[in-house]
Amino acid sequence: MTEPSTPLDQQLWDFVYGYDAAYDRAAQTAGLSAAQACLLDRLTAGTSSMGELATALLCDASNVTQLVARLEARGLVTREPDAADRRVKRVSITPAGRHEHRAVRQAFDLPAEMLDRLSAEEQQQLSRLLAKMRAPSTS
Amino acid sequence: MTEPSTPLDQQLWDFVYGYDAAYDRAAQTAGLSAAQACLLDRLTAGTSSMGELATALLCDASNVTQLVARLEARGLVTREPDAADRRVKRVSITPAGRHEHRAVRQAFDLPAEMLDRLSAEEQQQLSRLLAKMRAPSTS
DNA sequence: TATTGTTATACTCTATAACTATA
DNA sequence: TATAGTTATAGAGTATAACAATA
Repeated sequence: MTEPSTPLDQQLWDFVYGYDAAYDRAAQTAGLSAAQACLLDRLTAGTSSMGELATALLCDASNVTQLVARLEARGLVTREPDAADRRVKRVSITPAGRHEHRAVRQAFDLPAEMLDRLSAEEQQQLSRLLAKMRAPSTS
Repeated sequence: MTEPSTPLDQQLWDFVYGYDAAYDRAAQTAGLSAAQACLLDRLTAGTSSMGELATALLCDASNVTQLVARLEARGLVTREPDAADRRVKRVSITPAGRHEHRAVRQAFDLPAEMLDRLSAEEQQQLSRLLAKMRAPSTS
């Protein structure tokens, strides 16, 4: 595809741009960066090792060390050696961390606002289109 | 909306996450950060003042000064005082800058890949849904 | 010897506050 | 006095390379 830029391309760009900006603002209302909020979000499903976080966040392990260190200093996460393999650190979210995470969730109202503009049928349509775009070419 | 997270919410998140990551990678192939690539993209439509760039990029003017300084040092943009109002600086993209910008465009193949999985009719559907989500509530 | 995580370092992004030049 | 942009500074995100601890 060598075409410079179709209107639909631009629509996608604008959508992502707005979504990102809204998430940044939401995180800031809780005094968090977007990266910190993402990390907390990951931990709401359960504990992770540092390496698992690095994989999930698509970044280097040394970066996770710093992110976790800052969150730990604020009491939002804990970091404890794994009993089975003491090289591994288990990172968990604290009650205070869950509180901040909830604040971000509440402040991040853009997706809800957007989806409220669609009927139930349109939401199903959108879901189908997103799934199809996401599918591997050979599906 | 106090519901924790619907599947469609998650689909939107994943879509944006993948789009962002792909853009970062595309910019990196040209040795640029995402912010630098965005700035170059803005300039392809014509020159901008520093203030216009700050507005477009949703960031502080002092940030634009640094972004432009780095791009200028690499010969990708020029910065010249406006003839009419010498407080204003006009920033322009150079041929070398256009070359790097094209490289990013080519490397950023995710949108094209995704849209190729949709029929023309589905693309129209998607365009309509995006427009509707974007519209102000009173439209 | 291989793996997990940390430390040291460096660069970029970003904002705030103080400043310069121009209007 | 008000505006456009810069400079100084500081904190955060990010990666690479070297390292320590554990397996």
